[in-house]
Amino acid sequence: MNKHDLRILKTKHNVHLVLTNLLKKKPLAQIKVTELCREANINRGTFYFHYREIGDVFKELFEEVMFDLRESYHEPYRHTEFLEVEKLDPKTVRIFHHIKKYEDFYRIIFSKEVSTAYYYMFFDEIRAICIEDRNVVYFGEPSDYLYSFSANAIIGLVIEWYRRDFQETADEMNIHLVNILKIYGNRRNEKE
Amino acid sequence: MNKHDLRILKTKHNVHLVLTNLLKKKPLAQIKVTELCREANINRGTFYFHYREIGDVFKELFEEVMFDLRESYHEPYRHTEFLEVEKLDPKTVRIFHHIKKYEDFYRIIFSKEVSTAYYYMFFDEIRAICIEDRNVVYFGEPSDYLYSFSANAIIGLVIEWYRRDFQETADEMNIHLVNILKIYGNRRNEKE
DNA sequence: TCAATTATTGTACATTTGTTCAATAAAATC
DNA sequence: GATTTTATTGAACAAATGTACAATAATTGA
Repeated sequence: MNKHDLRILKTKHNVHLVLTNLLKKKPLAQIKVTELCREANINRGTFYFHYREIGDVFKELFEEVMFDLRESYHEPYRHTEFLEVEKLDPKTVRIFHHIKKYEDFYRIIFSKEVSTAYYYMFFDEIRAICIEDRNVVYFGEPSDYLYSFSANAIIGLVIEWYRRDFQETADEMNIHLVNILKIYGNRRNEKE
Repeated sequence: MNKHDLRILKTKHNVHLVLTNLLKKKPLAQIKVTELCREANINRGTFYFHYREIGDVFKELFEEVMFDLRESYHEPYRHTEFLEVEKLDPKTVRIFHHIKKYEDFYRIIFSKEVSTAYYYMFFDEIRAICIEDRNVVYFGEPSDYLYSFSANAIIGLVIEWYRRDFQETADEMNIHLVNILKIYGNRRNEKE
């Protein structure tokens, strides 16, 4: 019940460590509750007292990654000089650097075997960032649909990046984004 | 081994029917292999001869939905009159009607409990459609990143639609899309 | 420090999973 | 129609899941 109970903190911290280590050896879907408990020296009943499945533990780990993503938008940004396109909001481009930092996590959440729950955690975070940036990037009255459109568009880039095994640097990804936004701008211009 | 073996066809057809029925009663994640086999009157060994898990069966069902999506882009379209925006490629807008048609399936693949595998099946299909439409919609040299960006952007709309329980009609979704593409066009215009 | 609270343990149990294998039934092939 | 091929069955097994509960240990709060 009480989140600050030392026993709970100790157990969860322990479980987090063990899962992190197991993830270095095998994919998430192959990690058994029994196995995790044995390595963590806790009773299986204790596990089920806190979680429903292994995925719930990973969710807690990924929560910290999402915290870092949120955080990274509240500290001054150091990469703006690189981008040649002065019009693009520098905030947008921190995403790729963050992902590179937590590459191992994103390899998991974009893999085919895991639940979509983590995708949505990421989506909601990116979407929130899009909303914060609303004044800078968009014109006209923005809608919920626009935010979901924009957020998932950026994630589309990340999916492509993931499928290419994150070969490109974060800065190269920024350039891709800039170029694409250029194309989207031109498209309508030439049509009317 | 032989996909046309009558025994296999019969078994799979049977399994498909039973899963479809079970899905009316409970979510995918709660359906057990044992349960499915009991209802289908097949041996559990037979199941494991063809599939690894329940999800593999659902994948086969969803494959047919993806086939319909692909198909719908090869037959004449009947809804173009509605759209007031003459510039938008009519092909794009068939997506929402297709989704409405298979609403029950999309409720599953966008739910939090299922694997991302189905999302990727959908993504790849939408992406292929974007590539086919390349000449019409985009200018400049299109890249793989652009296609993933565009495809996932549209899926972003679908996610928002899903979260609103598919309340809007398909035609209303088309309008949302048109409006958003307008905004994206304007954005750059006003900046330079 | 002591009493109250509750997380953790150990155990037990029914169920499901995933795999193996020989026997059998069904379909393909000739 | 006879033979070959192979999908299906049934049975058995180890392992993992998920749940329940009383006993115990650790932590909290007074």
